[in-house]
Amino acid sequence: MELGYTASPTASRLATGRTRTVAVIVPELAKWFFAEVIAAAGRVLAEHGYDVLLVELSTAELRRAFFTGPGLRGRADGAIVVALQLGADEFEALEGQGQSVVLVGSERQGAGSVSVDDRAGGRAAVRHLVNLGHERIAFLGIRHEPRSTLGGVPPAQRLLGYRDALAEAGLPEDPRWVLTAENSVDGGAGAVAGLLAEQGLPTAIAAASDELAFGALRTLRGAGLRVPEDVSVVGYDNHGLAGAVDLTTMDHDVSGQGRAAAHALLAVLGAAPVAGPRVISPRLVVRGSTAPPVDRAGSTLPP
Amino acid sequence: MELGYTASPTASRLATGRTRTVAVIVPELAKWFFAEVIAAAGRVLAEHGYDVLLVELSTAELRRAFFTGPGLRGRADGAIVVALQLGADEFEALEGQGQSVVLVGSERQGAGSVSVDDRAGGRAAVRHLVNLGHERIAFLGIRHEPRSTLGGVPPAQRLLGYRDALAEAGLPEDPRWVLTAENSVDGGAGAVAGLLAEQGLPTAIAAASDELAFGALRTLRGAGLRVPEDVSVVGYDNHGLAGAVDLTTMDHDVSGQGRAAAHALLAVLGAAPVAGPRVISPRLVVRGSTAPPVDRAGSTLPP
DNA sequence: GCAAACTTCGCAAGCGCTTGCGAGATGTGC
DNA sequence: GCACATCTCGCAAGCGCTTGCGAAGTTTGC
Repeated sequence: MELGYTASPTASRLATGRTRTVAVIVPELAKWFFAEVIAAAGRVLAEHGYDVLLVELSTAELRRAFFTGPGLRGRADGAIVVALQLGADEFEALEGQGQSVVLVGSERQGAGSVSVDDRAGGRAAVRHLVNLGHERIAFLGIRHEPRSTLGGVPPAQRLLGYRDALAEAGLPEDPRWVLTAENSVDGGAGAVAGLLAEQGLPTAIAAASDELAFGALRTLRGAGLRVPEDVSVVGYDNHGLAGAVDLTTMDHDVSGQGRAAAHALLAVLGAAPVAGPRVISPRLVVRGSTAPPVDRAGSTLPP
Repeated sequence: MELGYTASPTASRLATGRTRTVAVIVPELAKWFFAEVIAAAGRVLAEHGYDVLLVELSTAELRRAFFTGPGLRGRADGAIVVALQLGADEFEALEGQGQSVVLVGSERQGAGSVSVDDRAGGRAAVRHLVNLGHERIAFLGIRHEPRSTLGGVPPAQRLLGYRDALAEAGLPEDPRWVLTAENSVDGGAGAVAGLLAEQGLPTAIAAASDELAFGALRTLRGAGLRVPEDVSVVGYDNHGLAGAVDLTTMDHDVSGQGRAAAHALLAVLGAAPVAGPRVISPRLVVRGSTAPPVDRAGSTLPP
């Protein structure tokens, strides 16, 4: 006999107090990075019989309401928090809602986490440019909008890496060549446009994200400049479309981050001890947007 | 007195039989289109107090298991099905699981739906090329992989639109210029590479998706061809990064589709009658990847 | 072969809500 | 002022599971 019987999840939840659901909390769903993390985490969770509940905290109001209100209470057993830099009160609120939490892109004592060594990543990206012989290298960083819910510290790490690489190479840092922009194509395009107009041209640009780099490429090409002949550009993320525009970039195994976070949370939910923070080392992916600098006369400078 | 009291959702679900949750079912989460639809629908649903449960049916096995097993029974009140072309059995299975369903990208008698007039869209894209004076226009369509869960009919509509536009302009259709590829950057790149190698060059390419178009651009530029001077390219989707590569494309209001689907489902859940299918008319977005053809001698042909 | 220990099984209580029903309270009409 | 209709409110039943407890059945040891 075949028994097509299935227990009612709701009744089971009531009786056990466990929902077999985990929430994935992101500041913004429709961005490549978040979609990728969610997809990767979701697959692992689904394999283990967990439902995934999507929570997008895209505005400050939503964020406040989420942490001060009932939030996840009774809806999920645990949460994967991606990219949000939680305040201590927020973190405690989440635990107060009965959630086990795992962080992606931030760390906190006593919580599982997976993050990236962005300082090393930034340094590797810039070192790649230095190794190619570049000496005038601009940095295009991420500026958080006031309304943003990211509250992001980590991109600052990439800037530190930039400085590390410069110092390492004995290159001076020119503050006018450290730009910031909203993390979007338009942000990157605008910042580089400003650079072209005012600061003269570096031979290379290190962007703190691929989206910024895409914008940089657009502006450079729109101005008739060739990449990499006139300007090299290196991004950060290894975005799904980085290959499409032949962008050299730093890969930080985004889906691996999602999978690792899911496994960490499953472990905690399975009453395993909290594993230490897991940190991922980014890896340089060389494509066609970087090359040795060419001086005005057209000759290649020595590395 | 402030009452921080909140009812237990689980108990409430058990008692009422309603979960205040809706599932969003997609074949693949980490693609721009799906992420965008989910985000837009999710916002509307969240505003109305619904939780969103993510279901990714990325393989044929998952798909079968989902529809033959318990699926959503007891987990959600309704489902938004994006892009999957459901068989009658699958649709009924979903209803048998107690779900109200709304379709995105397909239609079915008795169900709410939002879809796109892809034939008109395809025709508009190609007509744009025709109007610019192109006469040798290739079509780059989507081929579904055997393992795909899309089972997609709709992209075929875009091909019909291509034929419409050609016929309308009195242009012959050359079957060698109708290509298909997996819907990805690499797919598009590969197909166009084949085109360059074998069929000679059309003056324009109409792609059935922006991802395919991105691939086409990569191959063309990699081969030293200029876009739009040597070849015009028009995409389809108005992908978030289409602007970054200056791609002319068809916009079909992707987030609008998500919002409309959410509203339709909310209406049904609120016991409103099923609204008729909603169909969206795509809109041409002209950017820099299309221009009049230039003949070998460099002069512009008359339109 | 019988007492003690162990195993299996079924049953009832309870998880925290919703909801319908009846008791009590309030209001109306002649 | 009394009978009747109306309203409000509190209480208990029940949603469909899980789980612990006790009864029944089974095994072991001397």
